Amino acid sequence: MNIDILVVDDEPAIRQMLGFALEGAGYTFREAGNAEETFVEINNATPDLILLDWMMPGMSGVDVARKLRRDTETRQIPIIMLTARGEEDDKIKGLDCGVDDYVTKPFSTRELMARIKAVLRRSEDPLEPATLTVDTLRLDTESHRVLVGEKNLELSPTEFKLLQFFISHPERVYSRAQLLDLVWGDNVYIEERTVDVHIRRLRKILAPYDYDKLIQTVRSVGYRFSVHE
Amino acid sequence: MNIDILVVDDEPAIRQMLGFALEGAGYTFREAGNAEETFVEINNATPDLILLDWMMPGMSGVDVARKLRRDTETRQIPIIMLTARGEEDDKIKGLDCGVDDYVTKPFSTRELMARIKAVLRRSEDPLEPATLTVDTLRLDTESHRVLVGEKNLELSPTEFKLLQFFISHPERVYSRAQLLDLVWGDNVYIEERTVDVHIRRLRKILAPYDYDKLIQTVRSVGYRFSVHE
DNA sequence: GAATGGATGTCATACACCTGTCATATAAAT
DNA sequence: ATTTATATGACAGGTGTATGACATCCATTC
Repeated sequence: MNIDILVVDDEPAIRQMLGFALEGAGYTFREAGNAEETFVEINNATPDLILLDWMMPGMSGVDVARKLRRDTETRQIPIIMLTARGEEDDKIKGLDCGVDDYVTKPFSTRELMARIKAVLRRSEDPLEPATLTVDTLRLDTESHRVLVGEKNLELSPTEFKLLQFFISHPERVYSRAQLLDLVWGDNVYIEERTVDVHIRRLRKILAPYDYDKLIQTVRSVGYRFSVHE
Repeated sequence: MNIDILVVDDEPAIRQMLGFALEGAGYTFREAGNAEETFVEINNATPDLILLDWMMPGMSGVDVARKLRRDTETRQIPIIMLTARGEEDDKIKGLDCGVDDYVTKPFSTRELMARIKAVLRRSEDPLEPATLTVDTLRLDTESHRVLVGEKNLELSPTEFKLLQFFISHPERVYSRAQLLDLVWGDNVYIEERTVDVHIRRLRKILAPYDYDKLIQTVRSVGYRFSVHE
């Protein structure tokens, strides 16, 4: 969940400023001072987003963007182009190199962060909406509801995620550690016993409809969501 | 099924760039460099959509748009206005002159294509009913009014748009970010928390009629407009 | 041109609800 | 009976929302 942003600008001062702002916003960042370094960095690891300066000595930002867009490997990396005022008049208007957004210097950190957020949001693939069903138990991701017949169940966020995971991965045992990884996400430092508690809470909610037995304990292994027995 | 787009801009380079992008996207395009040519082209054949530059020598884009909107023949042609950044004030006027959308230069072709698609879809769709209703709550898009029974509710512009969006997209959760995109529009960068405040204001207005509960909070996800409980 | 009023974005604070953890009870293996 | 693993209730801090207040920006009016 660590979002990695590559800053490409020939001026170290600007890179530093951007780096500071980005880290403040919780992103990790890498930097490149010219086209070559850029490709090296990208080859190193594909960043989640590139901030690309328009004017650079040698290969300009536009050229870099064009090249990135040509290669299948890098085509889908979101790019935000940084331009200076005055450059926007004639040249930029006519030239488009397929970048996702432009930000004009000088810009406020807030605006830049907002645009980064927006671009990242657009690039992530939308979850396919679905209604998952077991008997009369329905979990609808679109309306984010859980229903038994017409009756609405009140689940907390974690309970919802847990049930969603179970219902879409039935008939298979998961250890507490696996559940923590898959439902809570990697990089969580949580007691395994905590899983028990959430299982308990989920069962309690399902109990009035006898669906608590869908969640089965597999002693010394973990839990399983199963329609049988 | 050949969609015909008329590009109006005084700079040939820009027309060429746009033409290239449009043809790449499967549209056919024609061009006009000034107001006169525009009317000639339109008279020739009614285009499916017009891309109109804001700044042009002589008769400006706004004037062209106004004129097109006045004539019954051309009133329904969708128009997307191309503006330069910094013309913020003018943007609003542009919208007032009946333009369907505007795009700020410099823009990415991706964005432009997305907007063209959106505008075309809107204009083709069987017009959404002018009056949207939930129980005794009525929102009339034409008179721009919201009524409960015979009682008129006073909504600010944003509140109206928000309610309109909700009432036409019920039973589905939207994150704050999505609401910002869909109600406020892309390219608007404001705090997500601001959504809470507008939700609050809208609820406050609906509360006397108990309709505030139509707008439901989905913790850690967003909001949902729902008729159910 | 100053003044008034509405609309809107942002904050600070109050609040409600989650959540992770622990202690203890209970059940299952050995 | 003893050991081991899970179930359960309680609780304190943390997180996400609701809400009121405020500053700004515009448009309108005097």
